[in-house]
Amino acid sequence: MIKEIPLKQANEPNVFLKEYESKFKALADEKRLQIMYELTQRGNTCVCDLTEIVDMPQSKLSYHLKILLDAGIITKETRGTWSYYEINQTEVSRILSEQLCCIFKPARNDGSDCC
Amino acid sequence: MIKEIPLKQANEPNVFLKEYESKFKALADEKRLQIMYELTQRGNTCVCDLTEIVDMPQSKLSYHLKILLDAGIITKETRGTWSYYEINQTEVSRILSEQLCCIFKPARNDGSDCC
DNA sequence: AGATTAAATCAAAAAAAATTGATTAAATGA
DNA sequence: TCATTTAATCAATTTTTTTTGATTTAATCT
Repeated sequence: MIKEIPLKQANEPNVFLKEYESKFKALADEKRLQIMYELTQRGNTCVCDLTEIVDMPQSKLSYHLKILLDAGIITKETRGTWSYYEINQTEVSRILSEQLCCIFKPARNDGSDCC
Repeated sequence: MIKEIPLKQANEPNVFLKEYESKFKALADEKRLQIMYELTQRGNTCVCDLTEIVDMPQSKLSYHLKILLDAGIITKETRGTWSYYEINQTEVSRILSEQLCCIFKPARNDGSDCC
């Protein structure tokens, strides 16, 4: 029963952990990853187009978009009756490795490819 | 209804997505992140010690360890009646950003700090 | 104003994941 | 051999998440 690190200290990072839990929860769904992929490929996209692209009923898509939005992984902009969603490149980069850039990060504008 | 990218092509990366879904699912739990944190800090650790460290009933810990193991995020080594678990640094680096290294990646042996 | 469209919200049902306590399997030691 | 220890597994329950279809809200258009 060797414990070099005191229990108290070890329990401290729980604040961080709770925050990351919600980020990873948002990422932990194939449909949401697909939405992220499409937003990455297409850039700023209207919900009305996205329902067809990901082939999902409107209320279901809305539910998943909200989860990604609340986690800060995507951003939303409303124009009139339309809502446009975009990937939050900054947040994605904060969480994910370089190796995942081809799938979930927009292509670089300098023409270089990262994987 | 603008769709520059054909639907067929857009649906192709679903194979990748399903794989990442299970990785992120494994990460999407505060208790599992805590287990990962402790394994990162302590290195190779026996389950018998871990139950005290993370303050969890044995069967519960075993359940969460299995999820992390199946996702390839940790590795297991059995010696006699004991099981020792260790963080899989390679896999963690494959998924997570450099910024998350302090929490979920072992400290570098060259003494440099990454965040 | 009245009709139409886009998208969020709601409540109920279904599905998936986590917890619990007990049991099992395998290795160790007296 | 028999008792003990470690850790995985199991089945039942609880909790959480997702899905579904209907409703609501708000903006636009005639």
